[in-house]
Amino acid sequence: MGETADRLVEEAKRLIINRGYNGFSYADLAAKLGIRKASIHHHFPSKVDLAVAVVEQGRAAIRAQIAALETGTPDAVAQLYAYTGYWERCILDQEAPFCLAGVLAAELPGLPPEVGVAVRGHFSDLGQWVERVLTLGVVQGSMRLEDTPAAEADAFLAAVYGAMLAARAFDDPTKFSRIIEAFLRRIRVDQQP
Amino acid sequence: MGETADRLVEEAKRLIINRGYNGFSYADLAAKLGIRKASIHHHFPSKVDLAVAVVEQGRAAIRAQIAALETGTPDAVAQLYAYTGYWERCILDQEAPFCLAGVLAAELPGLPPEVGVAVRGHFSDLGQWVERVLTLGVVQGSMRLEDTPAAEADAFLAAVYGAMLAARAFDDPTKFSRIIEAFLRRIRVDQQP
DNA sequence: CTAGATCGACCGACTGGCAGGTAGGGTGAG
DNA sequence: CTCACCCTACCTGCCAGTCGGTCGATCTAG
Repeated sequence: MGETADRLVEEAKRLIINRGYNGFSYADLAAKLGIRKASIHHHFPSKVDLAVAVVEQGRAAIRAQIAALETGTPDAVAQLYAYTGYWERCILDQEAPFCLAGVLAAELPGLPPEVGVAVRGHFSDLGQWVERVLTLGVVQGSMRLEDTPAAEADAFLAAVYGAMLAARAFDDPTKFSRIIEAFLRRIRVDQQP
Repeated sequence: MGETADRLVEEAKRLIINRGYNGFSYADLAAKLGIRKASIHHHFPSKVDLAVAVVEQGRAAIRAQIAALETGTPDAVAQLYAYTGYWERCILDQEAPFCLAGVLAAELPGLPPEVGVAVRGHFSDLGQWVERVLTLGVVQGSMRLEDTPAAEADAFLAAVYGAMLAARAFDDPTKFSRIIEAFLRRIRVDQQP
C-alpha cells in the first residue's frame, strides 16, 4: 500500500473514531491530507472500500499485537494489562480515545454490509483471544474466574467497551482506568495482599 | 406536544438507535410518518431541535421511571432488576435494541453541542441514580460491594452499555442478559445458596 | 543513450442526488 | 378569524462518485 493510502486510512480512522461512519466525508479527508477529493477515489474507489480498509488494517494490527503477546509475554495477567494499558494511554492522550470498531458497532444496523462484516470480524478475533488469555490465566493460577472463560471474556469486553463509552459520555478519561482496574482486581489472584 | 410531534420523536428515536445521528434524514422520517419533509420543520425547526427533543423525552421517561421505582419499589435489588429487565426485553424483542444515549455517546465529539449536552445530562441522571440504588442496597444488606458505590455505579453502567454493544457486535441478544446477570450475581448477597 | 510507451498519482471540472431548510399557500376545526 | 397543521415548490450546499486529462518516474526498444 502506498504512503498516501496509508495516510488516508490513518486519517479516516481518526475521523470515524470521532464522528462515526456517516459523520465524515471525502472532502474532510481531502482537506486533512492536502489533496483533492478525486485523488482519494484513485486509492479507494468508494467510501465502503475505504471504511473496510480502515477496519481491516485495525484488525491486522491487533492480530499482530496478539501474536506478539502470545509468543513474547507468557504471563496471562501481563497480556491483559498490555491490552488495557494500550487503551488507557490512547484515552488519556485523547489521541484516538475510542476503539474504531466500537464506534462502528454502535451504528452497525445502518452500516454498509461489507463494513459490518469487518466490524463483526474484529469482535470475533478479540473475543477469542480474551477467552484464550483468561483460560491461560486460570491454568497459570494467576486468575480466579467466577464463571466460564467464555462468559468472563464477554464480561471483560463489555467492561472495556462500556468503560470507553463512559469515559466519553462523562468526559472523564480517568473513568476508563478506574473501571478496568476494578475489573482486573476482581479476577486477578493477588500476588501480594 | 401534538400527536404528530410525538410520532416524530418516536420514529426519530428508532432511527437514531439504529443508524446514529448522521445516519437518518428528514426524508426518512417523512416517509415513515406519511407526511412531507417540510411538515416536520413545522414541529421541529431544525434537526438539532428534534434530536434534543428525542433525548430529552428519553430523559424525562427515565426520570419518571426512576421516581416510580424509588417510591414504589423499596428493595434496591428489585430496582436494579427492573432497570436491567427493561433493557433485556428491549434487546430480546429487537424493538429498540440499544439505548439512544449510548449510540449518541459513541459519536459525541461529532454531535451538535446542544445534543451533546442533553446526552451527557442523561448519563449524569443515570449515574446518580445507580449510585443511590447501590448505596441503598448496602444499607439494606442485599448488596455487597467490593468498591465505593460511585465506583461500582460506574462499573455497572459500563457493564450495561458494554453488554448492549456486545449484543449488537456479536449479533447475539442473549449476550446482554448473560453479562448483566453475572454482574448482578457478583454484587448481590444471595438470598439462597 | 535516448525516444517513446506505460504507469501510478494526482488534479480541475463536473454530475445527479440528497441533505437540511425556507417561502408561501390551502384547509379545516374551534 | 385564527391558528395549528400540512402541503407544493423551491433553495443552497454538500455528498459520493466520474471524467478526461497532466505530470513525472520507470521501463523498454532501437
